[in-house]
Amino acid sequence: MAKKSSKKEATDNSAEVSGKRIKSFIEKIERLESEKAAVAEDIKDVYGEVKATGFEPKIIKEIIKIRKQSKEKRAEEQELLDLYMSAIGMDE
Amino acid sequence: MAKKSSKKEATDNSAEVSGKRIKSFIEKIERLESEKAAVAEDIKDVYGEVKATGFEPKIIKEIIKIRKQSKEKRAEEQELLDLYMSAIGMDE
Amino acid sequence: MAKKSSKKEATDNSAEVSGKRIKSFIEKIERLESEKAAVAEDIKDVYGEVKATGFEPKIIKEIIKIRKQSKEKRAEEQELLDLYMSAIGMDE
Amino acid sequence: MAKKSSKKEATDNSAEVSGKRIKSFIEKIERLESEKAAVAEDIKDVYGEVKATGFEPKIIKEIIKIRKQSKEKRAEEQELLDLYMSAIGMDE
DNA sequence: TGCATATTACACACCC
DNA sequence: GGGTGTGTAATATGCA
Repeated sequence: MAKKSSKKEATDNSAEVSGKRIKSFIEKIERLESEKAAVAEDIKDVYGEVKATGFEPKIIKEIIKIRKQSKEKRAEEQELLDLYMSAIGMDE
Repeated sequence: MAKKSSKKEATDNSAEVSGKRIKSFIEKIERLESEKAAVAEDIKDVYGEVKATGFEPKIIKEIIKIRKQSKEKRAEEQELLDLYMSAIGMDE
Repeated sequence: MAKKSSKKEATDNSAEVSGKRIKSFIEKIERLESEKAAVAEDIKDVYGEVKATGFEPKIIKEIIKIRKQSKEKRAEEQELLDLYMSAIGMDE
Repeated sequence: MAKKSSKKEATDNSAEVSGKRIKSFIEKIERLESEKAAVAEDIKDVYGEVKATGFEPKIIKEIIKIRKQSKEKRAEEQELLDLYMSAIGMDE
């Protein structure tokens, strides 16, 4: 079969294009997910070092949690302030 | 059929008993879940009032969030302290 | 300072009143939210009992889900029925 | 007080060293966690693109899940195969 | 192996 | 009414 009908060809092409885009998205996400997994692995390793050095990972984890909360709390307070400002028309 | 074999009867009974317990658990949970839904509804209603009174629900929500965070942060700090105390053997 | 300007006083009052209403709303919502949390806790406890009794919480959960769907389905069908009835003037 | 007792000094130093190490661990972990969060963000963005292109993120997600499972399955099978091979002395 | 926690998926509510 | 964001439920993982 040397030549497909133009209609058929068009369909094939768009399907093929869609397929390629999907494939590309999937591969991109998979790449990112393996990056993420690698970083998670690194974190685990550091906790391993922590333990090996004689510190309690639990405590380190707790400290990190609190530090994170502090940051989040500050961010929330800023957001509240922004809301107030915008509520009284002072946001621009 | 006036009499079942004792073995069969025993099986029936235990199945029946299990069934009743399961049913009882299910009904209890369903009751609690409708309570929960009712409370959630009440909360929504209050936000409705808030809006009707001319306040911004968003801001109220944000304030509540911050207050909650403060409480949680304090709890976390206490936990960290407990961890420290236990780490140096002063937890009893 | 024996006397405030009436304008100033009015402003203070309305701000104060607003503040009180907001505070009241916030406390009401917080009360409801802790009720909700308490009920959620109760539900968790029941699932704990379920497990302790030797049943699988996952299955109980599934059953409850299905029952809920059935109930919703029946309610929808009833609603549809009511609509039909009213459409042919048989709703009173 | 011109001079600390040597014992006290030693304690100070080790505490200081410990403190530095802990701080270093904490900062390292925090750095890694923000990297992780950044990658997670990137993934979310790609799903945003997927949606914007007209594909269903849910389906893409499903495909990725299946591919992951397949990969894991293949890895397991390979591992099993290696085990067999080694059991019959064909692993070198 | 059971529990606690962290992550992920889902559903509902709000806004445009 | 559709898209977005938030909050909640389910799941997976790591630890004791």
